[in-house]
Amino acid sequence: MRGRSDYAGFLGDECRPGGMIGGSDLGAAVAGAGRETRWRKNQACDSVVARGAVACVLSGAVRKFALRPDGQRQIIDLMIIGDPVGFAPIDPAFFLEAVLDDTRIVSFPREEIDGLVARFPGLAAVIIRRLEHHLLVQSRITAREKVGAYLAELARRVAPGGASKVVLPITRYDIADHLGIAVETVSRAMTVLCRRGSIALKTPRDVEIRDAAMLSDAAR
Amino acid sequence: MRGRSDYAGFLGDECRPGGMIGGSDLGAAVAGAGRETRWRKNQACDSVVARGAVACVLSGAVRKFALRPDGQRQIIDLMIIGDPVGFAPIDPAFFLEAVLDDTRIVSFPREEIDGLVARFPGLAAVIIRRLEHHLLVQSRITAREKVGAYLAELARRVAPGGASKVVLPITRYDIADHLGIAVETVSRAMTVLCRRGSIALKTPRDVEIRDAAMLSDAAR
DNA sequence: GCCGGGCATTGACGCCCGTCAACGCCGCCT
DNA sequence: AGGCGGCGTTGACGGGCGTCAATGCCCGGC
Repeated sequence: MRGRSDYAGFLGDECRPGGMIGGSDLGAAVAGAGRETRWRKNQACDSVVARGAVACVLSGAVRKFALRPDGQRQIIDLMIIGDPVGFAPIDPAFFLEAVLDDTRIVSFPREEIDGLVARFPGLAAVIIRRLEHHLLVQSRITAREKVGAYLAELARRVAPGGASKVVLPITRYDIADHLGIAVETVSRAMTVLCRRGSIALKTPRDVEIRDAAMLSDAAR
Repeated sequence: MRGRSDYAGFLGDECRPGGMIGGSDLGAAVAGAGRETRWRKNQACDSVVARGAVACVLSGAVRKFALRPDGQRQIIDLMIIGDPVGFAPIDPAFFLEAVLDDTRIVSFPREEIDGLVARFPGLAAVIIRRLEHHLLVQSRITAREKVGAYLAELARRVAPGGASKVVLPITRYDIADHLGIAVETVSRAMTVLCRRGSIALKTPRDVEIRDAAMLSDAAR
């Protein structure tokens, strides 16, 4: 595809040269300050952000998703340690579920938001940047690029230093719904990335990043 | 495509039962309060939100976009009257351009943000909801659905009462880059929507909504 | 007037990916 | 042990859409 604009611009680093998209620093900062709850796998946890409360994932993972009229599930955001949850009043059409067992979430009532924003001025900006980045990944690129970008982002998240080992916290199905592609396509994409040497799979969940640059540019 | 979850849920009204996504009320409220600038077609106006300033579109239209490594342009957001611009510190990899002549933007310096948020508490939430909605439209649906959803949303914006006439403020190319599809696909989609009676085209820019329900469910 | 460029539409073609199907692996349960 | 359900992978097939190409319309400029 080509839009009318054939700019010669370049966006390095997954089109996201900005700061961190979420991060464990936020989690460490707010842990213990609010009310902590624990959830089991696939358990609905919408209540944690009911009435506009703020929350933050301490462990495990949380998916925010919508349901399409045809029953398809679209994952709007997949949040892991340190990621903010539902700063904006959650749209009633969105749902929250814990992805893993022992998912811990620390939440704050609506009244403390002002204080929170004061203490963490970039909170809304972080959420917005996450969404903008996801939008960029979602649109206009092939399935292989989406998977590559997701793995690269995940690796950057869990090991900012550049460690090459990543344990996927979620299933292929969650990745598929997150990226808006079919499960089989996710599987095939990872197979291709393996064959090219961008990544290596010890088990389906243990990913080793062998060539981050090639991974980020999985277009061809 | 089908994820593993075959929920029987239903999301009416374009999967967005929540409140307005931007709106002219915001523009009316803040007009005259800040510094107003005017821009010509395709003129870069990044400076208006430099260093994290807040801004709001008063007339015309503004596109926020990123450039992919291959030179492709991805429009992150298309803002018209009343839409907030760059509440989050704009990522340096994003660009702002006026889409039309006589695009007017009212902007506020960084120092006034706290006061603004106090006066308009939902500002960040509006931006986040816009992005979430766009994400929903972007992912997992066919090109025809994207175009249908975009037209329906636009109609709702410019004439909440349900008026059927919409004058597209932007070209097919902008729509294509916004929805992440090819220009030709946009054109074909609108042709099909015409043939089905969902819309009618007096000129390429003058769209008449003939069947909003059918338009919102352009899947098949 | 004529020309050039932006915009819009339509056709032909090929590929990516969604769908359907089958199979293997692993953990859990009775 | 045997069965079952969730997860992951691979193959075959078809359709949607990106790409290339050609055409027509409208507008602004010399």
